[in-house]
Amino acid sequence: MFSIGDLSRRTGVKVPTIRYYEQMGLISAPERSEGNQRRYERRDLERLAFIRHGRDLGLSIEAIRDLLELSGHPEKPCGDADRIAAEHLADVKEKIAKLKRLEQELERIVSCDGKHTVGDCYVIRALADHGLCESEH
Amino acid sequence: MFSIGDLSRRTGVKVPTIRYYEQMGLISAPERSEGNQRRYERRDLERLAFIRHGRDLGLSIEAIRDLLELSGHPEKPCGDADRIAAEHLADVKEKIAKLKRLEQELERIVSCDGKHTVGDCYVIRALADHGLCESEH
DNA sequence: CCTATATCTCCAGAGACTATAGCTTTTGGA
DNA sequence: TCCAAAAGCTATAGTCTCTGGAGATATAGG
Repeated sequence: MFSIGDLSRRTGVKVPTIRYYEQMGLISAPERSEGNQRRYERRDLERLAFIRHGRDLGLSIEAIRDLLELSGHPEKPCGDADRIAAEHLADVKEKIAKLKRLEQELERIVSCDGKHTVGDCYVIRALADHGLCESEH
Repeated sequence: MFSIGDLSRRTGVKVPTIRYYEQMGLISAPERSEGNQRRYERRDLERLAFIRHGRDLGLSIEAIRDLLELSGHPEKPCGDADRIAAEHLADVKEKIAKLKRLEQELERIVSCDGKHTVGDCYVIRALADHGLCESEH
């Protein structure tokens, strides 16, 4: 049995966020102690870790809800999981593409040697001048 | 002189968002026409493009505010601008790494033959099990 | 000059939290 | 065993970064 604080420490999800997820129906209301405090079990911990992972990866609460729903029915064929996954895959690919473009720009920007001034700083110029970008955004 | 709509079209920032930035003090309140409509100049356009870039690159409003402040003092050394960009770069690299792992997992699922069930589905397992992750998150 | 489009202000909502206030419960040490 | 500190409770409000709608006014093109 974990308190909400234990759960928080073990998953890295803040206490109010855990309560928020409960309210949103992402995790079910756990048992309570005599004194009305939440008492979680191992599977709650796993579920929350799952959610945390998804969020870290930028999945929306809704996407995670879908995946959780699927994971709750391990006997079903995974066609639905496939569909949901396919939908998210497109998203993820797009995100990666954007981030890579960004990475390139930042790499170029960061390569400055610190010896010059803001006046000729590439960060500032790169942000100010669309013409310096290699890609569309 | 540009109207707010011109500015929006030229920078790709939506009209309400421009007004929001004004409210937040990221851009200063422009002159108004006889009829109280905002009238912008070239330098407003440049500043907004700068902001747009920063946001596209995932910088927080605060980071952008810092960079704008820096860009207003071109005589200063650019170490701070570099630092802001470098910090952000580390973030971006990490996100890319995570998303690539997710992409692989999703690819695997999508390419599945429909013959297995959610029970042995890798997306679900990957999200559920921290042990399958290559990195800390 | 008239109409369609653009703009204005103000306000509400979305999404995902985060914080505060004012309690009650648990826990660890003397 | 007792008690203070830490942790938890509910309820509500606020944050951040926009986004959208209503209803009124301004501007531009034919």
